[in-house]
Amino acid sequence: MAVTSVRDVARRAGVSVGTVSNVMNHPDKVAAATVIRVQAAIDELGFIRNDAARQLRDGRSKTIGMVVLDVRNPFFTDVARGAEDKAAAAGLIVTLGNSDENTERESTYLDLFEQQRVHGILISPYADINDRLLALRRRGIPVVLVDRTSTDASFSSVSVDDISGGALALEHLAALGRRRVAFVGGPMEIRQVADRLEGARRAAAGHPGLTLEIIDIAASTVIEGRAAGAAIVARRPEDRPDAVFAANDLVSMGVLQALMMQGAEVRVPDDIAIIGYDDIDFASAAVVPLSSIRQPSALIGATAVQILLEEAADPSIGARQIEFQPTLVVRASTGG
Amino acid sequence: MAVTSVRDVARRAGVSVGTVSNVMNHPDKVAAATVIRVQAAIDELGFIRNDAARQLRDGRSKTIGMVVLDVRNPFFTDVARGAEDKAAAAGLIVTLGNSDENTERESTYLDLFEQQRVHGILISPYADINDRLLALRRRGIPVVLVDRTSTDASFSSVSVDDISGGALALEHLAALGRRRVAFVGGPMEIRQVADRLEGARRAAAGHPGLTLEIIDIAASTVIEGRAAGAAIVARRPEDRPDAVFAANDLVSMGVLQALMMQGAEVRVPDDIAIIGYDDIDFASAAVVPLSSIRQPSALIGATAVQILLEEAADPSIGARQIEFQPTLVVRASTGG
DNA sequence: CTTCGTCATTGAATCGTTTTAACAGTCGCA
DNA sequence: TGCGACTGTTAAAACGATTCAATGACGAAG
Repeated sequence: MAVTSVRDVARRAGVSVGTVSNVMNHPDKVAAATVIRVQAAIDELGFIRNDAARQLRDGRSKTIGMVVLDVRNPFFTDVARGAEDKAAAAGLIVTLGNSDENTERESTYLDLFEQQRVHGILISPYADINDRLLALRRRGIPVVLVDRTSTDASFSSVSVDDISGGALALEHLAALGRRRVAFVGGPMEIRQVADRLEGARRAAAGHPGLTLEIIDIAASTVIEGRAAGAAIVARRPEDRPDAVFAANDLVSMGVLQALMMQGAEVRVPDDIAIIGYDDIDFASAAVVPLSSIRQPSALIGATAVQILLEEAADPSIGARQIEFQPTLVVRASTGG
Repeated sequence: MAVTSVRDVARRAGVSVGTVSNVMNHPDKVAAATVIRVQAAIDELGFIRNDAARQLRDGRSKTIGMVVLDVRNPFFTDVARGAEDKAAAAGLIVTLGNSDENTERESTYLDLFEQQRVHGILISPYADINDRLLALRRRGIPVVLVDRTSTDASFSSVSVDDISGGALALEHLAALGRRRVAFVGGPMEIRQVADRLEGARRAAAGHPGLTLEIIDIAASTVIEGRAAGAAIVARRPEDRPDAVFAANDLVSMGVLQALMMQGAEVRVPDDIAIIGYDDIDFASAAVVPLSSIRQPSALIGATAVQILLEEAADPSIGARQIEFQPTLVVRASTGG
């Protein structure tokens, strides 16, 4: 009743358990008539394979563990979706863990995945956990960094050139004639944020007379973005920047909302142009459609899984760094 | 090296495997000195329990499977978050599957969860899968419906009274003096959508002279909402509704965006008032903060897990229907 | 000095599946 | 007729943790 095992199926079909197993896994090795008989028994009994037993047998699970910084950010769900699809094609599933930029949660998920003997791990690390990840790999679990490069190239990674992306954004604003740019984002410990700023900095150096102000916020979220936007509005008009480069689209949406709430006093893009990062779906759907730096999110996820599978198949393969180039998407918020 | 089992730990610590297991699961049954010795061996070897083996032994996994209609909708991630927290307190984890309102995906996730012998299943069903769910329960897997009631009360459920919510929204609009209300939402096969409309209908019947127009859309998303909003703007002013009741906040955001894009021609709420449903975070952060019908999302998730655990502990407990009442949240989009 | 009880520990059985070596037929061919 | 090659099937041995009945050691009580 509650439990139906291969043994029950075997008895019903009048064969051995080995044959039942073969019917499910290597039907070519079994006589056609037997396949039919066993299949019938399976259906009649409503037999469902016990995944735990299968995993135990072959040592690893059919799951890929993925840890992201923020599930609320559509960019990460898009990456996850790309990974899911690619994994599904290989008969694997992806379980998603959300570190929420919290060291402890991050570590808990790694523990969990390790106990589950996952096929591999995709992670966008928050804390400095190189040692931990090395230990994982030593135990045979391949690790691929997502949206982040390995400092010492010891892990494979799939990322986007954030420095170049930051430069792209700033060059665009400069080309529009903007001279007082504010970068809104944080915390700076997050590599992506730091790199985007760094790219903007370098590009700014090439434009004499252009100033780059930094508005550091606690998290790159809509709420924090709104607060930063409100602070900008509160300034005297002549003290306001004429352009905002936000660390991601959640922030740019927040900033936009804050500026719009003031009615017509601050116009976007006339008074202040805004450009974000990630090009999430909501960005194009905003009241003033937002310019952004696009990252090929689904492709990032799919590529990461691809590399993971290759490393899982042949652990001797060396680490590879794949870096995509971001592209500029111009919309109304920068006068597109 | 790669594989460290209890056997290795036992040898290292000079005890039997049974004792190692006891140290981990019933430390009170083991002498203090032994605990320390075994613990040391565990640390030295970097031993990690094999979850598959544990599961195999006790028949069920420590996972709760959850299937939602749309992970993109913050309402569902909020519910999931509530479920996760409650589950974590009981030492369980929640894995999230996204049916995307697709019968096949829904079914695939149920297969998967069944193979994993999950502790239980939380589901917001899309297709009519009562039989399938009954089969699951017959095999000992408790099922709790989320945000949906069981037609024949055969399953426990945690939901919100959508009919009453729909009425709440319409009464609010009527009280504001609106007489030409448009309901934007779909598809009608989704129970939540149908119920919200039904509630609005019943309430409308109590207001002679009030008309309720139905704008049926293919999915309750931002994109569809924008299209519907654009269609409204395209009408002659005298043909436009003076209020929109959207099936959820994604739709209301889309409608709002479409109306705002027309510049000052259509004013919200002066010309058209808008009210949504779910009260997701983005709703209050919209350019014109959106009125909404609030559902206690995290509480829904937590309660569902609670019931699930009770049923898992004692399968003879009968099905219970928990229904929360929604509340009206008035903001600027209805002149709050 | 024996007996009983308590406490700590052990060894073996168990969960359900997959794999592998071995076995029994059957066929073709010399 | 006999031999090798092939098919289809089986039984048993894994995988790793947990549990449970059994065992041993050691005092306390009679």
